[in-house]
Amino acid sequence: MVRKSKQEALKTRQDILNAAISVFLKKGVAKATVHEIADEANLTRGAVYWHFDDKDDLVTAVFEEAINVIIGVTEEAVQQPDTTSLEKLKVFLRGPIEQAIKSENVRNIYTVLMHFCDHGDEAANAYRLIFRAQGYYEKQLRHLLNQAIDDGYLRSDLDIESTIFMLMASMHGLTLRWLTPGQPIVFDLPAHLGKITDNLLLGLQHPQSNVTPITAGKIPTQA
Amino acid sequence: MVRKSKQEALKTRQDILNAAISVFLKKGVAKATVHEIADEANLTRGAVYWHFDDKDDLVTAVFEEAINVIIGVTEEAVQQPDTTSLEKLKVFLRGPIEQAIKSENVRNIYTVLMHFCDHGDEAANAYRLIFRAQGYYEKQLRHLLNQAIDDGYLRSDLDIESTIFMLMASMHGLTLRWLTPGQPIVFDLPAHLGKITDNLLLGLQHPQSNVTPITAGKIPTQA
DNA sequence: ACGATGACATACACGTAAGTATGTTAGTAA
DNA sequence: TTACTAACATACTTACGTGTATGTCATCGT
Repeated sequence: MVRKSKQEALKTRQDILNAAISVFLKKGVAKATVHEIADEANLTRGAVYWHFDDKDDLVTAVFEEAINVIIGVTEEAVQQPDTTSLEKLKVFLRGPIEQAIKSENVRNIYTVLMHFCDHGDEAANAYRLIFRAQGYYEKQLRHLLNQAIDDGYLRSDLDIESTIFMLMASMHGLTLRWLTPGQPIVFDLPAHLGKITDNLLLGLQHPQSNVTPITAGKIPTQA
Repeated sequence: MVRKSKQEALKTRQDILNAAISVFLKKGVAKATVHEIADEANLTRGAVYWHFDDKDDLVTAVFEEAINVIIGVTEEAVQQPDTTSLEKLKVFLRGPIEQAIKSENVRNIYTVLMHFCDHGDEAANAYRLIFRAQGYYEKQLRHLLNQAIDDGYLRSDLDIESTIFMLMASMHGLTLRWLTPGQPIVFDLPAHLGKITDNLLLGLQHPQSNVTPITAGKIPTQA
């Protein structure tokens, strides 16, 4: 049977994307072949080349969901009423990771992006979009930091750019290590995320702040 | 001229390694061909296959220097007299990055490792060694943290495992973002590294600690 | 001084993967 | 119902990259 309905064709497209993620997680983006991806989706290479121009286009399409998550978090942060600017900041910082906690798909795409893909010209196009999304995120973070300073939550003598760099790097590193494959011990990030972000902001607040730091409790779970 | 002396042959080997790094930084490990690497070193593929078993072996050899840096930092941390355990901890945390600041070669290898290489089976062997080195680092970090707690520098109610994860992730993320290629703004990490690590430890110390946080000063440099 | 060998260069064989061209069938609009 | 076309499958071409086999020459031991 060929020539499916539009509804089914759209599902086929999604099947290919999911299959791509699956193969990427096994072989890496560079080593993954279109043939393998098609097999994984129970299709042929013809189907893949129908829905996507080439491998580069497919890779970009896979990463689009992750990009939308970043942008989505950024947009949401703007319109959050009845919370303090400090709380907004915390929610914003946790945003991308919380999306990954919720959705296995997002988690997988993050994993591919950070561990099974390199900046070689294969995915250069996709990386440009990612960088752009991070640019939005950074811009919004700058705004939230300034607001938190104006509201008196953070020290007024902060070096904003250093702070932005440190915060983004820390959240990036947290996600990266959390999603590192092939490690015996998997850290239970969801359980500790709140404490960790609080702790990161602790040094940025006024000395008299009394936020509780990372205290004893949960033990990392086994894989 | 063929058949160099042992001295020269060793230099040829190093040339190949440097050429490999150079090509990896341009094309990524997966897309880099042995031919290109040989060209970059003004040699032929024959030379490369003489010094290394295959591409995998070459990749592993490139990463060995980075691995030695990690292990070197870990070893050094053990024997540092006349400093407090807190200061030891700080030096230890900054160690890998400081080595990268000093040596362009180390910096380049880090960059390849974090941005131009994926976990696809190509470099699976190399990654195993990296993970092992990180294991040593983590073990030593655990020891240093416990010591700092015993000496009264850090809160005694810390969740050690969470702390280890946060610290390693943050330092990892810092390095990662610092060495991200193709970004217009390059953060001046060397200038801010001290303050940033101090800030990371701030939340782990007793409330009465008066470490100054990230304050205004340097502005990120242009690339 | 002379064979043995180390340090490469050259040439070839093999597989593999991307892209494309073309075939096939079933929905879809008229 | 019929022409048209969307949604694939199949077959083929091209190209490249790896690994290896073989050639070559200077150096080193004796």
